[in-house]
Amino acid sequence: MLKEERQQFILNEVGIHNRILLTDIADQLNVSVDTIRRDIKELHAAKQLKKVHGGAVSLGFNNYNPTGKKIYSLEKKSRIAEKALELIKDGQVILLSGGTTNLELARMLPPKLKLTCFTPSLPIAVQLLGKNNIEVIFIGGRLSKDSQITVGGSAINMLSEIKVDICFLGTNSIHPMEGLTEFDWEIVQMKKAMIHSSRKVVSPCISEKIGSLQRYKICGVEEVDVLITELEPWDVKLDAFKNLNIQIL
Amino acid sequence: MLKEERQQFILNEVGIHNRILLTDIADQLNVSVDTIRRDIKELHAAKQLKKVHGGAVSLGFNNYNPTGKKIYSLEKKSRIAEKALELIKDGQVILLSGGTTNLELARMLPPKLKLTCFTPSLPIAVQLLGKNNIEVIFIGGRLSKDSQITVGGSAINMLSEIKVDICFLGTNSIHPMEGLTEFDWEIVQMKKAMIHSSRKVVSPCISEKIGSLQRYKICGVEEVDVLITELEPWDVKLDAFKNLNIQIL
DNA sequence: TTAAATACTGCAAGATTTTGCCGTATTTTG
DNA sequence: CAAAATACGGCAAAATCTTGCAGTATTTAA
Repeated sequence: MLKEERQQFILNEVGIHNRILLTDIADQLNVSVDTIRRDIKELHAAKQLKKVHGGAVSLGFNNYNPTGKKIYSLEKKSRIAEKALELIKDGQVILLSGGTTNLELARMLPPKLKLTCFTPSLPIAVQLLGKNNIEVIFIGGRLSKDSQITVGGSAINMLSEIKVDICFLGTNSIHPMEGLTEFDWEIVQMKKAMIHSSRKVVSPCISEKIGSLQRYKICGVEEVDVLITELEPWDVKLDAFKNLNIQIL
Repeated sequence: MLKEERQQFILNEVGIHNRILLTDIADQLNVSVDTIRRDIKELHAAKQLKKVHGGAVSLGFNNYNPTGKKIYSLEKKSRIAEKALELIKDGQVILLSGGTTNLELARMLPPKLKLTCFTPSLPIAVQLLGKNNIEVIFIGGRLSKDSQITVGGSAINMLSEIKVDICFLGTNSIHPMEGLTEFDWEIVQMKKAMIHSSRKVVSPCISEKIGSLQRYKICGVEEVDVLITELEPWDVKLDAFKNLNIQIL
């Protein structure tokens, strides 16, 4: 592997994750840590990233979600986000709902990808603001303190005026019979509106949430075009969905 | 976890909550309190926060900005924001434009003050989200990368539908004859709309910007009801404004 | 084409940093 | 004032960094 390639890879990883561990990279590329260390040293000198003890971080941008809430099941969500990335093509217009899985997706969007991205989520907007090739359009409205997305008539109104290629709908509960359900009524309204504004609905959902039920119904399973989970395709939990949609690992 | 990440996390927490407890952070990050103590010590030495018994607090002025841009003249802006606070009464509906002075104002809003607050600024929205008694309504639209506020037709449209008690209009240039001017055309449009949506227009403005001129005109001085600056009332720079408005130290 | 020069990579030894823990001061609180 | 919480300094283990060196690959030049 050429040095150039390696360094490109490193920059890419930093772009996606905002931080890397020396050992991780060395492991992934099957070279010694010394080599990576030297690469990082060079990239640091070239001001492409910031070298820190144990690895490197991206320049000038914050590594954390702005509101500092803890994210659970980050590994799984990261895997799901990775899969979700494959659905996005250059130049598309997408809609990201709230939720930490989508935040992870936002973080992982490659720096070179050109997109127009609608979102009602404050943390996601902050994250996307750091990506120069992404045009961010924020859905205005009243900010809900705990979900950190905008809700209410104004937001729904704004949603009614758009039509996007793909909507990534962070999902709290999905059930083979009952469809998507949600705890918060205002968010239900938002998600309904998002579905109406999208040609394709993708539902990233960690396994814990599959099969669960909550108070209010958003829509039936038939409205969802793609379900993304971290489970293997043959997992029993997915059987009930097999006659309906596309599923991905 | 990298030291860098940890420290970023700490700064984030301080930026949002204005204060942190040593034990809280240690708990959240699963490291010993000693480690956090050392981090805080370093950050204190780097003047990123103020170390206190049991934790840390943010410095007198705000340096939380998600994109890591530098803020100049913080002292002055802090003083101006303090003055601006006096104009706000419990239960009012206010509109905060972008800019670091307004960000500072947002940070200084007392936690018990009940307000409804409109803003097109992403950093301000993040800051306000941490205050439980403030209802935040975000003006949606396309996010401008460098100013970090929403702009464009959609945002202006949303502004046209509201009427607030006070608008705090972050000001780039104010001139006794030419009025308020701005460099960016899109922001001009936004500010015009904000003025129309407000019963009272307040212009917080550091002395460097008084008397300066930029490319596009927003409005005449007569549209501004209050000018807030850090200068003493008898300063020569203010003479030209004396027959027009209220001025505060 | 061949030989020399140069660049790249992995390894190892010693230096440095990071981190948790412990005992002892210091501060806070009732 | 006394108990509890917090701060501080030193210590040791683990991780990471630095540096020099040697073997291999790549480029340059004759």
